Amino acid sequence: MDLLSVTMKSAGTSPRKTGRPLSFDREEVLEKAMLAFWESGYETTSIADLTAAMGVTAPSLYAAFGNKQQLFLEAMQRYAGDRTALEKEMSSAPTAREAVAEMLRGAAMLYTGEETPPGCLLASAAATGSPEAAEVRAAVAAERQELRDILIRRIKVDIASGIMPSNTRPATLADLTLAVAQGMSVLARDGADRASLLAVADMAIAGWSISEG
Amino acid sequence: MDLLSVTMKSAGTSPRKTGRPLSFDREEVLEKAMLAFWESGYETTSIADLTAAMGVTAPSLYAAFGNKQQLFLEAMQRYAGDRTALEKEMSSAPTAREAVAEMLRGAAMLYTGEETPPGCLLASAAATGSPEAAEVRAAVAAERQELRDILIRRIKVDIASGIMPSNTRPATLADLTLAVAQGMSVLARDGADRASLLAVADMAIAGWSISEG
DNA sequence: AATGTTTCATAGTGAACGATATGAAATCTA
DNA sequence: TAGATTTCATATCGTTCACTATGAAACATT
Repeated sequence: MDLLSVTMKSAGTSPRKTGRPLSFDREEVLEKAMLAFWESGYETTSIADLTAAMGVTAPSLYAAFGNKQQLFLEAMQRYAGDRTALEKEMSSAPTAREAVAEMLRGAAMLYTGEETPPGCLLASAAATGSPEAAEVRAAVAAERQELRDILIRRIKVDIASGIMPSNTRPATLADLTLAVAQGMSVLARDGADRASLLAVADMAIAGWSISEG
Repeated sequence: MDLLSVTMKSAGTSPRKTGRPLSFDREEVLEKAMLAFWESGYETTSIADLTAAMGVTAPSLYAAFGNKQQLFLEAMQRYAGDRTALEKEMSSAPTAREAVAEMLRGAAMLYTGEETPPGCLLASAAATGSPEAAEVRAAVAAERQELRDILIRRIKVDIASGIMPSNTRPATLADLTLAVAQGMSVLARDGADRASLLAVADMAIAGWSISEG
């Protein structure tokens, strides 16, 4: 039970050679934990809720994921996905406007999925909370900042290439995009359907018309 | 301690004639409770947190406000303010666009007040939570819906008077406005300053240009 | 089959949760 | 001043919280 073995275990790359085998698929139960946090939030989802949703006892949960905070951080990373992949996707879009349009439409789809809770985990799971959970909120905020940085970089490319006017403010445009996305999560939580959210996304993008030729 | 006396007490309109007087100002401690919920959320603010913030013991809190849920609902109404006043204010604006502009700029100011927590209580205090707090989330959602309805009515006025084009979709425009406002709360929580939020509000309004002559 | 290693399910830890019972203290009425 | 009424501060109530000690069970190795 030293630090090294724990590190190796959490890395998930060392298949054990001896001992009783795991009775559950780690990725599978992590997915269920993610859905539970997505539905009910970080602090407001109890260990009892998690064990029930994951189909795993508390000792198994702690052995596999450390503690509640680490489990959430892993679940969030699973939700957020690969950021480099997103950046490449946005780079391949013909314009920043098209990239943002795809992002907002994708958000509308994600927030109204029939197999997942409504809204965005990054927007709702740690919107607020006690001082004890400040680290978790900071981690969620860092994810949002990464998305903001990606947006800013993509917009700057279009400004440099002359597609967007030189007086465009990349940070403000990225902030507005992020605000619309996170706000759409609130609408979804309030029961907005997919068509409504897609309409909001399209209307938000329509506002960009003035920024281009 | 029958239902009638409780009702009269919570109404706050019947000055008691006998008994030991209250040692605190009810509106004053309610304000402090509102700030605590605003800062840390509904479920994630404990009774101990509230009594510390309000400077009132737990028995006094329960005697004055009933229970935690009722205290929050009162605090939320204090936050949300008078809706009819808001509607009159929006009606007096020359156009729906100006009314929305004022609303978003006001949100930018409110979410970055130096004497209040960052962001919007309606957006962050009950973004998610346990099934036990479903009633509270529904009450917060109802407040948002009222705001949405007011926006829709104001937009319809401008469509009827020909200020806005007849193919404008009031619900979508109201949804987008609400999304921007609630999303701005996330930005504020992440540390965005007042100038940044005002810039976002102005840019969101700039998108309306295409909807008018 | 014997041993070593890891996970299993059971049952529990102390602490914090929302909410109260209790009796003294402070006011008004008479 | 005596009695009625209400709020006060203290000390809890039972429950749920995140987390874990313990020993049996299930594998690989020898």
